Amino acid sequence: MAESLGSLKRTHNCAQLRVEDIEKEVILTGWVQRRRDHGGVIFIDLRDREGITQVVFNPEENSEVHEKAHGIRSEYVLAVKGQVVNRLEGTVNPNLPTGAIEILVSELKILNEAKTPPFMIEDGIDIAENLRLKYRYLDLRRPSVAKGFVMRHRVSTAVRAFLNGQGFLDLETPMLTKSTPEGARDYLVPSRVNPGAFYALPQSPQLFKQMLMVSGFDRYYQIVKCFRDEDLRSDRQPEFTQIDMELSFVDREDVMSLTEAMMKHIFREVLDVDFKESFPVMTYEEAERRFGLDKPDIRFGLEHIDLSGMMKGCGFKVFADVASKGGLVKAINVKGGATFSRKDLDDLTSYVGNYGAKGMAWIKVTESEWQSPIVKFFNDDEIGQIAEKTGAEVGDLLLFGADKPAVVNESLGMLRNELARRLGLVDKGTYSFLWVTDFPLLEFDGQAKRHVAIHHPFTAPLDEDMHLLDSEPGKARSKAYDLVLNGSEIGGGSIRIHQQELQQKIFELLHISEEEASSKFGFLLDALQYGAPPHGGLALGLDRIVMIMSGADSIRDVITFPKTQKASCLMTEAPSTVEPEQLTELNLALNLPKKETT
RNA sequence: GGGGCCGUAGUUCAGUUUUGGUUAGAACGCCUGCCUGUCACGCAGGAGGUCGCGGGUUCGAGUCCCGUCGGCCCCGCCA
Repeated sequence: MAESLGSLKRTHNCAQLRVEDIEKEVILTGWVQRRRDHGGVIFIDLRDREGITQVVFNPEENSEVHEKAHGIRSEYVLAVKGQVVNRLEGTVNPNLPTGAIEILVSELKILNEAKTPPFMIEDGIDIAENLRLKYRYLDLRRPSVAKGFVMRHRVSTAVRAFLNGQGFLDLETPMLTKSTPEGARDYLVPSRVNPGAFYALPQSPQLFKQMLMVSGFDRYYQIVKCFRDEDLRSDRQPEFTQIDMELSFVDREDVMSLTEAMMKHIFREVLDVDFKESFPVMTYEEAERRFGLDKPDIRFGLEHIDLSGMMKGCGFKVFADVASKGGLVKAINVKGGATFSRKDLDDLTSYVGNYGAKGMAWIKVTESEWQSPIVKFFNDDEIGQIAEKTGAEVGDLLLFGADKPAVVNESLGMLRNELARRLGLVDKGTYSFLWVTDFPLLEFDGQAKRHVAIHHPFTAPLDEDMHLLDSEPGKARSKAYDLVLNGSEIGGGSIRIHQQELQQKIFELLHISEEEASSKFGFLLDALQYGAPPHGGLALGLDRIVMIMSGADSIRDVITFPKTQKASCLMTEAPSTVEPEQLTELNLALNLPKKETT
């Protein structure tokens, strides 16, 4: 039977005691990691959040307590009182920080018993993820899992310390808010008091933080949950946490340098990593041209080489056609890649197929020849140009993409990352930040047949591109900036529009009617007329940052109770159906699709 | 919505293809007993299976076929 704690208040945690503490009377509490019962003496490894200490039950010292200890099993919860003693010579455990001492127990309380857990509570074992998630509270007891959450705490602590020191106010914004047309799908919450009306959970506190700038709070931050009802990925959960910031009277260099200082502070505090240099800054155009992606991993080379110019009118019709019709022909020179097998090349071809590439041409540069299915189409002059532009040398592998620019850039951009993984070009534990700036303001949505905002509709255009809004809005660039870490987008922001006329003009360009703008964003347009200061800000993905810093493969590893790919929680079994009365009260009726019967 | 991988003792897996066939194995864990210096304790013994679920083919299905549920990775979606 479980006992109450009584007077056994712990004096130390399970990672604390050392040789200096010998002869002290201490009380430890924790879980039973392992029991080694020798019939006579019994050893128990007692575990808490901090570590493990060996406790000993010796029948010659205390037979009553020793007898009681026979019933102890894995994961029982104990409080033990005893003396810190030196371990006998030759029995010191060098693998344990507390391995030089042990606790000779004089009093034992079994605070709780435990069923045999569905998996062993220890590191270095393989457990199916669905089992881990169902018993997440047990999974979180494993030291390597818990480690990520300790780091997460240290990151958010460092963020708060830094921003508090810079004069930021931590202000909360509503979780029950208004559904907005642009952006991701909203999570909706029905209003009981207002039949037929719904709140939306915030995709981010974007408009509220802008309102706070109009209010004159000047510098705001919040570590806040955001919600997006879109499909999940290993780095995407439906609810996630942003470090959300907004500042008044700033331009983008101010926001970027402050963010940079904060990231450096975090890495110094948490990982003891110092960044001496400023983070590199690259325009969107340069990122796409050199790496094919707007979030390039710049820890390795394999840069894209644009061959579109020389391919116009070349002997290989596929390339010539693409090049002359405004498409892109790009190559990557994989140094030493001539050793790739036919299967490697097939794998890579199907890999780029994921991103819309219809094929992938290749040339192996060997001692004797250019080995390739396409080399026969080129004349000597063309081969010479390819060699010169790509810097091809014996032993290299040239990979080609030719298609619409978007397809070539994305497929070769992702291919570049995949090649780096295969070739082992990146070490875990290296960190490389990059700012990407000068994004296009708008993007044409072929389906909706209108322009949509790349960042969001409140992003200011570059001053020098303002004149393009009337003539060629698609060419206007914005005051938006993204922060990239190791090829992952970890944050982004912009200088906002603080003038009502410009905001209205952007809504017009986005084909958001006056009525819609006024019904969805009326409060913003109003506020901009009451002395809105110039302002801008940024939001960072806390989960992604901690994931990268802790070396985790998935964002789930740094979220205490994450959801599966079908957005369900295996522990609570959310989401679930509700009682009909609850629906009635909300004036809701279900309209489920009928199951196909065949 | 689409593509791929996976589902067998509590857990991790083998067995499934190429050959459908008696009683589905291993390791760890668990239980019982023994054991006074272990730390992955040791020794002896034992229990434990809806082969994800449903249907079909067959004399016979873990194995073949169809459907379905669930987990993971990716595309679409999402900044």
